[in-house]
Amino acid sequence: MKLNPKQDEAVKYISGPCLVLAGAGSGKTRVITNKIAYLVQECEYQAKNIAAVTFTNKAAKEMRERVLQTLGKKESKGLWVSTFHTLGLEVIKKELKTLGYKPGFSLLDDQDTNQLLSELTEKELEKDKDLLNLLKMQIGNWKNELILPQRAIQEAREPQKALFAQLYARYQIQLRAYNALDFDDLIMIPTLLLGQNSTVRERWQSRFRYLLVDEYQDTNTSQYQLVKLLVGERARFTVVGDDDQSIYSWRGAKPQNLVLLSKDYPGLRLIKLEQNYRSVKRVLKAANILIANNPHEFDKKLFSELDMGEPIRVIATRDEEHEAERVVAEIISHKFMKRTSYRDYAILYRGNHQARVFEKSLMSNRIPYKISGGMSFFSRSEIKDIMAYLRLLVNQDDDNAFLRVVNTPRREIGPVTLEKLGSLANERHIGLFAACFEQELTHRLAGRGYNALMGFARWVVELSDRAVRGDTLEAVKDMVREINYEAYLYESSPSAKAAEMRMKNVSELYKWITDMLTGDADNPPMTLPEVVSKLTLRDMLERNEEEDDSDAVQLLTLHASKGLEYPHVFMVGMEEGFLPHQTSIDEENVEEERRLAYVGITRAQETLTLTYAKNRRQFGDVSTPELSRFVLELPQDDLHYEGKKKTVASQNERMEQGQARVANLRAMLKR
DNA sequence: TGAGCTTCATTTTTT
DNA sequence: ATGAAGCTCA
Repeated sequence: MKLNPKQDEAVKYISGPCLVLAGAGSGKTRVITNKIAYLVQECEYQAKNIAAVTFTNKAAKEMRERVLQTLGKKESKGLWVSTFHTLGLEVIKKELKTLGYKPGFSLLDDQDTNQLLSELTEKELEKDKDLLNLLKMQIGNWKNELILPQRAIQEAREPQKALFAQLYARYQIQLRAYNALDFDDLIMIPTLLLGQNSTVRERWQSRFRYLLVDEYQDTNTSQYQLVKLLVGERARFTVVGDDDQSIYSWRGAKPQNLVLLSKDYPGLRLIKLEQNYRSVKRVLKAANILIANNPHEFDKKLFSELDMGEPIRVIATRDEEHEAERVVAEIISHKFMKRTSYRDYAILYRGNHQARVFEKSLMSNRIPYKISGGMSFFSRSEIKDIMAYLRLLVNQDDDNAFLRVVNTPRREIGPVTLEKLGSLANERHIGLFAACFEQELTHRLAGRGYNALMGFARWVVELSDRAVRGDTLEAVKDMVREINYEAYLYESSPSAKAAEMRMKNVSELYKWITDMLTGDADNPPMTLPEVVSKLTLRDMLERNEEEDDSDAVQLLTLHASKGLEYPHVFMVGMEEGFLPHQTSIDEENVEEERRLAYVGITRAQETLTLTYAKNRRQFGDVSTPELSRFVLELPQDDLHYEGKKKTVASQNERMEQGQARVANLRAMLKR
């Protein structure tokens, strides 16, 4: 398919900074991939001097595949396509010396971070999960704003913030001691480094001579700065975004960065992609009218050359069970009449808990479905265990990993032994693992504990030596075998079946690890540290293609639906307090909720159905929610109401009628 | 260490 | 209502 004029302009404008405002379904990925191809084929850029950055691994993978399709393997060789975090990791890896980290540093995920923080606060916060989360969020915010502990301490006003700032300082020191980084560090540290060190900055600026960024409205301050520093004075870059699809401000995204960009780069070329290739005219009209209720920095109006499409249905149901049954019934009959597939249908909701009723209903009707979210593979305890072992092999300063692993499976190394080991490590300012080899330890520990601990420590040393020396695959293999993990799982799981499941996960992980260590035609073998960080970043890329050929109805949150499309979309729970979520109403942040609704609507290709329940059991008792204001904001002529219509509009009508009657009575009385 | 009890919340999530 | 997660007592 040929590019439309706007897309073509976006592809061919390469002489300066470029902002592409790409509406939903306007072919932004096409623009990015074609632009990369254009740079290589027509503009004498080498692929290795181009970087494309995304937020998720999924998006990076998709982009890489599409570039490969247009450019071919040879011409795209060396092209850098990754998430922000993987890019940051690359910078850190290459600048280790300057930064003063040791090779083989660990990456801590969210859970590890929590654990570390609760240790730092002497477990004071362990029970107070809210406070712990608040602390973690605050630290994350500081890092996203590129504020180091020192400045955080200076600027803290309220006592709580001052305390948090102190903890932030200690947290960063602890991370250093562990030779570890958290996810936010992967952005903050390279950004600060590039800002301070002009040699390093120039090195990276000449490595990446053209930069493309996807989903720009989701960038936070540190990511914005990172991009700015990477492109430097030359400012050869293209960023693609849509302020109307900014739905992540609650985790630090600054859609204002789109505006900031035109201030930072006065020569910025702004290109709007307004033709939508996804949705039917009516859906688009509804989306446009809805989002027009939000204030805008950039005016943008999507249009479509597809059919008008059917009216948007608004279905009232008795309660949430009826809602679920109704939606499922609609899917069944629609599929039967139109001969579609299950995968053509998506049910979108605001909160994960809403999925349950729909699952139940789908299940009892024996309809295959796929649900997004839930416990992720990598937060399962068996996976975390194995990952901790690997981390310890790679980085013996990682006390976090040490503690997780030292007595799992049981090695008779109890809290008393660890307590003593810990205090020795503290006195000497060394890690727990290093403390195992202190002479002093023999005096402090009883024979049994000491022997158990030494047995473990020596075992780790031996394995890690082998892994470093190049016998990595065998070392990992032996490790998994020697810890007898399977036996441990059967012992500690509530049922044999659960143990089996968990062992299956472990085998899966093990298979990935061996594949990555071995390499294949397209991928060179990786070192163990590389494997560990890749796995922590969930960046498995080409491997492990979970090709989804299953034909199933899709259940997902509105957030998770961004970037996806379905022929037939059901948005359920269209109620005040639910779609504009109550907390957002209270915090007067309805605009982001409206964008969320906008994202949902623009997922639909052909038909869109909105449902709501007139009674909803919530928190134990029954409430009678009102139809979402967003439905009332849609063009009413394009809606088709079904079920007993009890909208706010009709309530208003009734009220007006009532008032009129009262007025009449008054008038009569006067006479 | 574990079954059974109480308590508790109940938006969105990636890396 | 409901389910998860922590907690207690044996």
